[in-house]
Amino acid sequence: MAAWRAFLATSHLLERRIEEQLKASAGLTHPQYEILVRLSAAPGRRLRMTELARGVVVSKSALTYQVTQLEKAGLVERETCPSDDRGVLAVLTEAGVHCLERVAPGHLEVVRAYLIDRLSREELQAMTSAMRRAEEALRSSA
Amino acid sequence: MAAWRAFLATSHLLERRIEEQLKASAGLTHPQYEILVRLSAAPGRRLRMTELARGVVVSKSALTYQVTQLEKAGLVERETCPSDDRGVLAVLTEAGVHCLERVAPGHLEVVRAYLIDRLSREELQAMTSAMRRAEEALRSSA
DNA sequence: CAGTGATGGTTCAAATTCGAACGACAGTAC
DNA sequence: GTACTGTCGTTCGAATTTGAACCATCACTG
Repeated sequence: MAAWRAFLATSHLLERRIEEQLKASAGLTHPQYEILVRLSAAPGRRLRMTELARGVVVSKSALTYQVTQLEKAGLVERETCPSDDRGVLAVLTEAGVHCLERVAPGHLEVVRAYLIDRLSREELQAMTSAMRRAEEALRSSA
Repeated sequence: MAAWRAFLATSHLLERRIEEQLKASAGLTHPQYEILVRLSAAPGRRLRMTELARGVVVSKSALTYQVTQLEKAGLVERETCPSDDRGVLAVLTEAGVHCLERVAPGHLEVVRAYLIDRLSREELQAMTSAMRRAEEALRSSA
């Protein structure tokens, strides 16, 4: 259980660091940043709201809220889904792309400095496969 | 960076599961549960507010709030610190001890089912040392 | 012992989270 | 076509978190 305590503490501490860094460098929250990342990696730089929420791991209502914030900031736009009138597509704007390009390096720097670069090759490998399996388990069992 | 994405997703998904399980089984939030755990492990089952906040990794104001909630629920009490009149000690009550004894098994079950039990001995070992090192790095470079 | 700077905890306003309830539309059965 | 069931995204209210401002107290210094 020492593993669990360390895991928990690390994830919370890192979360705080990241939040602080993003806020300072771009006025973004971590969830907002994750939204931009997911969109930029998606085909057409757009995703359905529900899918986006699943990816970022937030509730649908939290996503609605954050997308609205990003829309106000001009980094994201909403489109109605052509194949489903209920659906809404979140689309990354040009400004969103540039914002991400500007902010990503600093963010990755933090993640590397406190986590990735401190692990040996074996530890990194073990953690990757372990986390993948846990994520899979958590996602599949509703 | 795949490691980081999996880590992030896992920690958020697990957090949700835990929150859900604790809420259902005892009406506790995860931070509240962590407070009880820390107190029960402390000498005299009592801790200074600031130390407790550091351990649980929440802001001082969040801790003040949560301790007040737990006090209303009768699981924790406040005492003024004998050696420092500014200080406040959070003390676990008898009811708090029993509550924890009642809830802990179900909580640990979730953590094991989705994380611990899915790792090989080597992975668990690697993760433990890795997380310890990361935690140490994050705490020391305040 | 007064003066000074740091520390401990609380209070406050603002932002964000969640789940439940809701209305709109899809897909299917009849 | 009409009903039925399910999914999509939003809205709503309640709870929680955070950092900044604040007061009380401590530990030193002179």
